[in-house]
Amino acid sequence: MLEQEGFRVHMAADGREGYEKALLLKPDLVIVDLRLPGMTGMEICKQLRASNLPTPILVLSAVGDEIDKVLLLEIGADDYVTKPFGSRELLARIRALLRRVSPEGKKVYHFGDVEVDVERRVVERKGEAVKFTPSEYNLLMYFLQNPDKPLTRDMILNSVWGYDHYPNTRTVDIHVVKLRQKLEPDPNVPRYFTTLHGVGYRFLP
Amino acid sequence: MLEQEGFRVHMAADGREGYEKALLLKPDLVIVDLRLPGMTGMEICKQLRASNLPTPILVLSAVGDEIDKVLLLEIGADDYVTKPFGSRELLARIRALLRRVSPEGKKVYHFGDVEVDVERRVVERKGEAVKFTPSEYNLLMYFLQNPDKPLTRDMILNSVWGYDHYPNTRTVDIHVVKLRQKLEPDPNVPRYFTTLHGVGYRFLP
DNA sequence: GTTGTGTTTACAGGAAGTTAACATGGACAC
DNA sequence: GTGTCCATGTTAACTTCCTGTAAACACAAC
Repeated sequence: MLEQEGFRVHMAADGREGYEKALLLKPDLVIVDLRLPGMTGMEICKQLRASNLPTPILVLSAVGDEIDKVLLLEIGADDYVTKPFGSRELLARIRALLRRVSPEGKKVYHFGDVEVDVERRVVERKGEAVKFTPSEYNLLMYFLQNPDKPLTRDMILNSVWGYDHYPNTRTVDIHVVKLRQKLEPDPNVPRYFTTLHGVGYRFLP
Repeated sequence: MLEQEGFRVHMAADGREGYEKALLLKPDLVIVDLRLPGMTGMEICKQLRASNLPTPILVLSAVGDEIDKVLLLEIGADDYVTKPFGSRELLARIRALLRRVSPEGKKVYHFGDVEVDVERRVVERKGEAVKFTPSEYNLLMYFLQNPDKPLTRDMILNSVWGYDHYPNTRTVDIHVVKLRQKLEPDPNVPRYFTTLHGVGYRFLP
């Protein structure tokens, strides 16, 4: 569900692995279940804080759990959700946490006749909505966040497709083509998503 | 493989030699295998950190190794890769580490009516952007980084074209000509990219 | 199965890099 | 001064590599 929404998600099968991954990947947010094999959610919180990780932590708890919510927050968690919960609620909490931590100054991008509303995940061209698949949208976001900078295919792959995912570099090309088809005034003469021959691509707002 | 990618690589046959070389050469990145003759990867990490070397360290571990990844990270390693891994993955990790550590300081060069913005990879003359191919741009960077120094064709070939790549030395000439055409007030009377007859070239800002 | 999405493959066209050939001009000896 | 030699400048052809595009394939969700 989170990936559908454009988040990059890493998962861990137990508490110990989760703790390691959190330290290593330094994600924007950690979601922890209270009941875990290997290490309880509580312990993870404590340890992550002890390791000086500033990442916000969202705790999931089952309805039967007898938990001291205050203790949880004191220990380093930033929010908790009690099962059962809907995906909409979880999403809202996640967005709220992320917003609280990094106030995300810009929520709407503009260039040419295109408008991108990050919060609503909507791209409009001349006022009309344009559909974007998850990877197209992620690629677009990466360009928007790095205007003017030359971006090599490797940088794009790392940031958009992720650390551990390794498709062919030509995959980037094809998605750039798709962005151009959807957003360029003349897709054959790119104005915003330009090619740097021998280097990569560059977004010029 | 790394040399192919433009990195300069030093190797060591055992842990002790690697430790000494790392201290001596102060490289941008250290790659250590966990199982080493002479000194284990763990010990190297610890010692390098104890010696106040800020260099990022990437650890390679065999799949069978029972390693405490957290301990590894706490001891001073910055990332680890478990064998078997592909060269693309290794490369990506290396690039990510280098990027994380040195955020690429803002650098802008000036000379005459020319301005070079390294981060944006943009060269402007009288405020107008001038296009540069990869090798032209690399050559320009090399001149910018070595002002006033006489540079022989061999030095230029080594640094710009790379260690193991040896095209005709005349290739340098032609690229110098192109720089002049694009950046000199009068390309026939070089002012910035001057010829040292019998020696090579020199950049005078 | 069908649909939508993502990835890989194949190939054409074009950009960039290299080489060769010739022209030019400086260094040096006389 | 003058002539020769050799280094450098210049042009154009050649080669190599990169990118855009279409189409096939893989895969998951429905």
